Amino acid sequence: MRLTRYFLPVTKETPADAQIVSHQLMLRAGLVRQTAAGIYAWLPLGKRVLANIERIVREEQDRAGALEMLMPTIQSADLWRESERYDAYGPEMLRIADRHGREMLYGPTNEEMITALFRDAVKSYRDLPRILYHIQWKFRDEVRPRFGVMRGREFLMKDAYSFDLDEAGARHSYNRMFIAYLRTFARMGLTAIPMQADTGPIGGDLSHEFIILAPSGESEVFYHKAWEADRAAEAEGVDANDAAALQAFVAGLTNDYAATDEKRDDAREQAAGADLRTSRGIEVGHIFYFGTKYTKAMNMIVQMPDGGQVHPEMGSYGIGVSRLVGALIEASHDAAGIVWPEAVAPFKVGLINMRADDPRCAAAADELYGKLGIAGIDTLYDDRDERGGAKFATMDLIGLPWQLIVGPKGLERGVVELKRRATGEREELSAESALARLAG
RNA sequence: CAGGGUGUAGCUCAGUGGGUAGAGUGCCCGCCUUGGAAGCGGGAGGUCGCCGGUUCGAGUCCGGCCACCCUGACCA
Repeated sequence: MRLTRYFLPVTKETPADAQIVSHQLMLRAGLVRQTAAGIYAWLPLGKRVLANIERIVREEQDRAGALEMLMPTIQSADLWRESERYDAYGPEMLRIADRHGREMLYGPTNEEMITALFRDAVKSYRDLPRILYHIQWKFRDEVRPRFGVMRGREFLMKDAYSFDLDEAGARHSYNRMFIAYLRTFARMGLTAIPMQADTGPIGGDLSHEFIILAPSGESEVFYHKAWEADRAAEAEGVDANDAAALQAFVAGLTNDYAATDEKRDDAREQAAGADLRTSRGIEVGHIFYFGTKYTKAMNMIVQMPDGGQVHPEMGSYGIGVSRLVGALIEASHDAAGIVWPEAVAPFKVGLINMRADDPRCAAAADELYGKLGIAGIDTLYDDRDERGGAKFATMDLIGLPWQLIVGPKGLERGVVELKRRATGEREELSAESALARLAG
């Protein structure tokens, strides 16, 4: 993409409304614009990041055997009356009326809808287990939106719902998602730690919040140093279809202490001893098992082989997709701007033509741009007639992993410069070598 | 929701005792420059959040409303 044809409104100054660094950088780097309190428009660069996160989430959900679907944003109040949550939910639910005066709402979550859909279509044990998911916009009318997209009112979320015949099956589904979450966040370059969370009225150990470590995180977290390793890699040898093996693996992992501020455990912290670590964290995912809460309330029954009938056991599994954009920036930025992990970066390479008015320089940059395109490398080409300093500053701000710099000085010697955004390392090499490096 | 704060140019902000509005930056044109956003000259751009009141006259004073932000409670 040529920058002269792109829509990238960057600003040098920090917008007054933004307090935390991710929010400031998202506005400055032209990722989003706020349109109302807690509601954001995603500009082209931000949309690309969102799409990359979605893609990783989708691939890992599919790999875990979950089935993608898409449920609406607008739901009817009657559906929520079935579970008796319509009155229970409170003012966080955005309630609206259609032209006929029918009561509708902008969905804050989809348990009722998925339960109704699955209930109406499934009557036999043969159709279970299943895990269904979708990636959809939600709305929760937060009293006080803040932190940019990290705590907006409208947000993009992946939510999955599992249906099983019994609790053992539900635990297996839970464990599948547990592993999928480790993989998902690891692929984004994040250290995400599952921490025991409140399970509500059901109790047990089947609820975890996935917290990513970020110095500017919203809450304080405590964990065993074992969590600093790549646990998703440890899961590679585990057969997710083998319920016992999977359970043993998850049990082994969760044996390593990890807790949020509210759930600290003195005894376990003392046991961890010198291996105890503390950090700040941001919640990016939450998985939990809630049994038959909805299947009973909404009367979902399946026939069992022995003629009996059961209410399926459910779990639900959320990932805050739009929140992750902010969380990733909190976890990865420096004084100059964003530092995108390569897997989610909006473009892999920022190509800089140092001298737009120098025909040789422009021709060399144009040629490189063409070759990058043929090689299938996502490139943002700064072909503006600006000074080098302005181009460097823009590239550093938007945080593309690589900067490829074409300037008259280097061309004299037949080299271009490749700079790694994360470390600032620079290297001079031939255009061909640079291409080969970036293609790898 | 309670408490507090702020609304003036795209952005960051000034605006004295009431007299119809400014800076920096950004943007446009020209020149000059060219390896880290900072050269020179010229120019465009504002119903001073909205409604009402006081006044000869309101960005400024008074009343009401709206929006946004901060702290807390709450939360993917």
